[in-house]
Amino acid sequence: MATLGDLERAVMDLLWKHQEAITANTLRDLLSQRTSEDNVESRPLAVTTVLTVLSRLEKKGLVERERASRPHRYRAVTSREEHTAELMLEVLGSAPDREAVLARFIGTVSAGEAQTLRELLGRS
Amino acid sequence: MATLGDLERAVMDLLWKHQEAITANTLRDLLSQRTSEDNVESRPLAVTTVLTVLSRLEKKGLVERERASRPHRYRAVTSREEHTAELMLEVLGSAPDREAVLARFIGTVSAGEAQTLRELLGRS
DNA sequence: CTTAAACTTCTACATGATGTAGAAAGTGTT
DNA sequence: AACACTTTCTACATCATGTAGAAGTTTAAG
Repeated sequence: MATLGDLERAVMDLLWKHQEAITANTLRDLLSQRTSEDNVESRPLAVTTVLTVLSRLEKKGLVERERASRPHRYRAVTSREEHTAELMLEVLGSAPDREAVLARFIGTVSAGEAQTLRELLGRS
Repeated sequence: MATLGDLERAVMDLLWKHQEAITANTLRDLLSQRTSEDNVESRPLAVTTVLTVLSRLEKKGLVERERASRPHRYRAVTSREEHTAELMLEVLGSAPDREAVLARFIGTVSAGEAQTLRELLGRS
């Protein structure tokens, strides 16, 4: 229940970037500009496509919409950091070897991040 | 490229549990016993099914096989902890807000684990 | 209030991943 | 050579996702 497709991901990234709730049309426009170096010019998405994706994201609990405003406005339910942290937790899982996994994990973060983590954890 | 299906997952769990490389047949037998409370009795998987899954896992780089021994023997390429830690890294991503994500993440682990983390990180 | 424009929901299809396994091909053994 | 066992090919069902037209609903004019 965790992984998002490319388009879903792109939509979430945009929603996370906007604190305000935005409409499907706005999203479609923003998505059009997102033509990375690789992508060689492709006609913009249909609004219905964006709407479909938004519905699916809503069903997944990642997005909520303001049905009140006429063109519905959508916003991310949780912040990007929150969502990512949750995902990490989900991956970490409830196995009995959580600490072993954490040990490996810690070994991979950069020195700077390790320092940040120390500060976050406070002195023992 | 991260998520595994249920069967793939079950196979990996078994391979991770066995330090020694094992055959597809052995795996099929082990998988048969894994009839959780919910699962109401279902005929065991065909060996070819297990082999197919193993091939896919091999292609994904999670499994390697000893082609030497006649019934090929399979083993996990990395340990479970290593794999999970890698997945967590992948989820954490290379975004600029890594630290923010880590902060959230740290906030969720248990006190005991936080202590473990402090020890792993060493004194500042 | 009647319509057309705008918006939302339904329905649909293509593609790729995964579960599942029979058919076909390969290999080692008497 | 013929058989038993193993591996590889081929195949299909299902589900998630990308994509969007068709149909239904709501709003804004006129």
